[in-house]
Amino acid sequence: MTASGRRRLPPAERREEILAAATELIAVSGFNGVSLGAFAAACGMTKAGLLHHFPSKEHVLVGVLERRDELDIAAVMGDADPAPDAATARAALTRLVRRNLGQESVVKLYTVLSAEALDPAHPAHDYFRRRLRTSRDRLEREMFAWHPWPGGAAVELLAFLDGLQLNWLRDPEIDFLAQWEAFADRFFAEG
Amino acid sequence: MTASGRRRLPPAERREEILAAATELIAVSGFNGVSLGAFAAACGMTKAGLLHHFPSKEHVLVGVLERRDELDIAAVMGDADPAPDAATARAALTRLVRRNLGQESVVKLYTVLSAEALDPAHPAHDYFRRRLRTSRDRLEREMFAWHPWPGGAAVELLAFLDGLQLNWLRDPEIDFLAQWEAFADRFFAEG
DNA sequence: CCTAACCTACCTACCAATTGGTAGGTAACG
DNA sequence: CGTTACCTACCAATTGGTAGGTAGGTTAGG
Repeated sequence: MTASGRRRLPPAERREEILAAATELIAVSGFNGVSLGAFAAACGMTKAGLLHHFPSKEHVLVGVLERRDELDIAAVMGDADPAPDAATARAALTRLVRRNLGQESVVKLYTVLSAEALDPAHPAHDYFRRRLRTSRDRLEREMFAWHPWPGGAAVELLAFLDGLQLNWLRDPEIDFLAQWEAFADRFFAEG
Repeated sequence: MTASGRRRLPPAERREEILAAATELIAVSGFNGVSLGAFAAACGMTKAGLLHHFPSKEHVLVGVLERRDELDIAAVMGDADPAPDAATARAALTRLVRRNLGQESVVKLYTVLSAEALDPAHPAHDYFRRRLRTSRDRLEREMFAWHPWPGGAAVELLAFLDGLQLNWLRDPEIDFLAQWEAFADRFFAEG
């Protein structure tokens, strides 16, 4: 019987499997709350086997973040033209909200991890500082030029979305889309 | 020389000192991110000394949460009458916001910990589920009766405040009060 | 007052479990 | 048959927690 239970995969495939598993686990328990062994076990392998693909636990985290960097707000704005008016901005952001609704585990990952990474000693601290600042800047310049106070609008929008995501994770019965529309009705009202 | 460096305190005083230190530390690094030894060191004592006052690390967490339970939203609403109209509600919530601004470390504690506690395995998970649900219910009943959709309003308000706090911790340059007023101008607009 | 008894806040020393990570061997595939 | 994906076995460091002794403060007996 050659059934040694040992699964050998091409590196790219294995890396992807590991990153997917790590994403789920970190999304639930945070980076500090989960161990290297747990990442490995979720892929049916050992710590040592996993460390053959990623030299350290921290490298797994980096991999997870890089892998989903395109799920950025910037990704939704993409190469689209700057939004010249409220209606266009609302449409673009509603697309973002809808898209996020279909990516629960990644949204959860970012929510949990960005809170944990408030600690300056956290390995993802700098990553989130950079990333969130540039998101805000792009939002301000390219999405809220029509707004009387673009900087404030960008902060308010990100705050509301972050907070709603957090509360939605606490209580999945919250109707995310309905809450968004109610907020947007006032936020994008001109005049 | 009697300078043994050993400080002996009455239990109530020591407990308070420990809880204050633990509050700061958890607020920075989360509960998983900090060790019993760190709590103790912050009070100039040893793990074992600390465990004389709290039987386990988890009991310290419970102590921290109980100690600040009155910083609840409910505390601000307090025994005040239900808010019958938008203006009254806005005034009450503005008081809450101002009060929180002066309690940074405790606000930070709740923000960091409530995110970490999304994990069902976290020792504070149930605490936060209970607490946030009752906050929302009270808000809905006693603060937003005037609103066309009280339940949605409660969710939206808590989401915005949570998110703004999170973003304010990431970037202290955010003008919390100004952001609040901008949000409130629309949120409490009647008609 | 003074000292001896005693309570208890606190410490040193230790423990088992878990952590992230290494060294070197084994087995699957081209 | 060689490359390399993966494993077994180990390591030092850190974790939460325990056992038992030490020292500071209080109080009773003289």
